[in-house]
Order: sequence, then C-alpha cells, then structure tokens
Amino acid sequence: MIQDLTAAYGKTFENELINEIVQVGTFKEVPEGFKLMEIGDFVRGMPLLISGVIKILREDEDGDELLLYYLEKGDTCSMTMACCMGDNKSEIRAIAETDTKLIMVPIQKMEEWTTKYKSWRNFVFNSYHERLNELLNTLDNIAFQKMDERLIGYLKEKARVTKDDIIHSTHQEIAYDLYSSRVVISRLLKKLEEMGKIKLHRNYLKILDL
Amino acid sequence: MIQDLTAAYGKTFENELINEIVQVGTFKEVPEGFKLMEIGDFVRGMPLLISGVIKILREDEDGDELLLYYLEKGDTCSMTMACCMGDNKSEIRAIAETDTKLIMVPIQKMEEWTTKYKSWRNFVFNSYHERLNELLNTLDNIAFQKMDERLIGYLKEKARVTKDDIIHSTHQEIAYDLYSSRVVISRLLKKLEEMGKIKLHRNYLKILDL
DNA sequence: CATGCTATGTAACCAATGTTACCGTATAGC
DNA sequence: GCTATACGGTAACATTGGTTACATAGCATG
Repeated sequence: MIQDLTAAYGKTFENELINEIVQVGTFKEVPEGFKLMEIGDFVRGMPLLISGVIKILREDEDGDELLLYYLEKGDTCSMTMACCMGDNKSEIRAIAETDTKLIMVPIQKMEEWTTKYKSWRNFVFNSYHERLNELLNTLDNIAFQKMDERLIGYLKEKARVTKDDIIHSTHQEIAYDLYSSRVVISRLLKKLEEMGKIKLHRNYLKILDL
Repeated sequence: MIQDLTAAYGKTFENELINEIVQVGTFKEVPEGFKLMEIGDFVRGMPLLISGVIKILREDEDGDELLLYYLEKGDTCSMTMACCMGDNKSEIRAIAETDTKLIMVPIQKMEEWTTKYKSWRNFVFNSYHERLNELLNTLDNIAFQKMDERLIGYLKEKARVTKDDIIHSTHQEIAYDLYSSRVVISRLLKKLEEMGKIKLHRNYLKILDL
C-alpha cells in the first residue's frame, strides 16, 4: 500500500502525511463495473485514487442517468468532500470504469489534516477547483452542444481515460451515459461511420479519426 | 464598512479577521446591471457580498449566455477562488442583478488567512460546497427539464432573490438567461398566462400562482 | 445445427424547440 | 400629437431528438 501511495501521491503529500494515510486508510481493489457509491448513500470515507478510472453519474427522478466526469489517478471526489460538510448523503453515483485501486480515508481526518498539513489543504482546494471546472465543462457540453458533438466528445474522452482506441460499449450503454436513447445513438454512430470517423462492430467500436 | 461587514459576516468570521478585512478590503457599491467580471478578465480580488444579488453567467463560443446561479448576501464567488489557483482568468461573467454592496479582498490574502483563521477555512470550504451544489442543480435543470419547467423555475428563483413577485424583465432578457429565443419564451409565457399562473405586461410580468 | 437472446439497423412518426417573418401596440423622445 | 423604436403576439416552417415498431445479424448454448 505504501508503495502505491507514494507512487501516486508522493509529490503531492509530505512523508508524514503519507504515513498517517497508511495508518488510517483502507486499501481497496475493485473490478470494472463495481459500484463504489450510490445516490443517497451515507458518505463514510473519502477515496484517493491509485490507479484505474471511476465514472461519476448524476440521476434524474426517473432513474435515468448522465455521466458527469471521470476520476483518474491522483484524483479524489470533491462531491464526497462536499457531502461531508452537508447532510452526508451522496448526490452522485460512482462506478469503476476500469479495474481500480484506491484508498479510503475516514472523513473525520479531513478536518484534522486540513489544519495540520499545508499539502493536504492544497490538495483539497485543488480537487474542488478541478471538479468545479469539470462540472462547468460538462455543463457547457450539455447546454451548448448538439448530440452529435456530445457523442464525439464522449468517445474521445472515453478513449483518453481508458487509453484505448477501441470503445468496449454497446450503443445502449453509450446512450445511458449521454442521457439519450439507443436509437438516437445508433443513428449518429452510423453517420460517424459513414464519415469514416469510426468503425462499428458488435459490442465495441474502433475510433479511426475523430 | 465595518458595520456592513459585521452585519453580513459577524457570525461567520471572528473579530480579528473582520478587522483584517477592513484593513485590506475595498468597499464597492455598484448599480443594477453593472458588470463586475467578464470572461477572460484577470481575477484581482475576491468579492464578499454585503447586500444585493449578483448573477453569474456562462457563455458559448458565439457569445450567447446562460445563467448559472445567483450570489446573495454572505456569498462569495467560488469560481473566483478556483481561478486564483489556476490561470487567473475568469471562466464566468458576473453582473449585478440589483444594486449591490460588496467588499473586494486581494487574492494574496486568501492563502494567508486559510492558514491563520479556522473560520476563513470553513467559509472557503462552505463556499465551494455551496457553489458545487448550485452548479449541480443548474446542470439538473438543463439536462433533465424541458423549457417550460426551466422557465417556471427561473421565474420563481428570480422572484426569490429579488424579493419581488413582479419580474422586471422583457421576454428577450429572460430568453438570454435561459439560453433560448424570444419567440419560444413568449410562447411559453403566454401559456402560463392562460393557465392563470402569471399576468403579462409590457416590460414586466406578475407572478400569480406558480 | 437449432434455438434463443442480445445488439444493431432502419423506417415512420411525434414532440419540443428554434427560426423567420410579419404584425400590432406601447412608449419615449421629439 | 408624431414618429421611431422596442416589445410582444402569432403563424409557418425546419430541425433535433425521442418513441415505437419491426427486421436482421451475431453469438452463445445445448
């Protein structure tokens, strides 16, 4: 655990803090598809990502969801922090997009470390900052872009975080993430294929030139 | 200035901090419609609202805008804080929705006070927290609601922050805030009037029963 | 290979929203 | 009062995206 932590956070945190994290943190390894957090769950701990990717989703009243953004190595979930100060209920759903390693830190330590370690304070501020920008970016996409542009952006982003030009998703899964319907996504994907930007297959698609 | 500050922030900050704010802060009084911050502007200071309402807008590449949320007494702009840690350029536009009093604090003090005052730290965290939730809320509205629901929400929220059941806006102005077009808004407002929910007039409308 | 399930393709249709155009009316400034 | 302008009403139409329905193709399983 300490090697993982140092590899991912050695430049962010001083050794003393790394040691404290090792003392109180719990190491977790979860497979792709694992649900780390559900809307309405009590937030018991704060996740520090070591490796892998987590996707953060928001849900409407009918249970249909919308991808907000991905968390990657060195990230944490500001929503979690925000929840720690509010009613402690999660506003979002978190699902492992790939196999993921992370460390859970009890939320009680947050306040303590904020006073004690400058590096922790900076980390927390930076996390808020980054998440605020991610959210602003997501908002831009949804408010200002049409579905075809959103789809292209989605494919690019997914390829980036998974480091794979092949997107292992069905049209239905893509539709869920974009808060759209399968038929619409199939339609648009077909157009992208006709334009030579992607190649469609069953259960996956390959990005050629987006 | 010190009376205003104490009235708005006396419960939030200790006296010592209030005194520091008085030392380094600049009192500002701006009229309705005044542009406090433009996208791309360098962020020189952090605003602490004393009274009035400020609306925060986001813009697409064509210059069309979208209302994100309102800032009220006791609020500050987390975006500003976020900007202080990044490239210092504002991501948003800020316009006084009503006559507004505020205090500008140099951004250099942020870091210093974060170390020195627990109340300041809490204030900053709370601001981030609130703004993150506001943004999430805005996102919900845009992603999950139809224009008629968004319009109703807009009218309610505007009535709330201005403490006035009469909305002093033209249809065009409402359309700008909602990132829509005048014709669409006129159409929907007419429907709301037919349902007896509002009464339309030139340059203003009255909320009857939303 | 037969069966059945899942994923995808596609047409036809509908609803919401945006666009263009044109009109009448209120109002401010003269 | 006259006139220019801003504001609002409305019709006609285009576009986007969502819905329903059904066909076909791939693939796993026995």
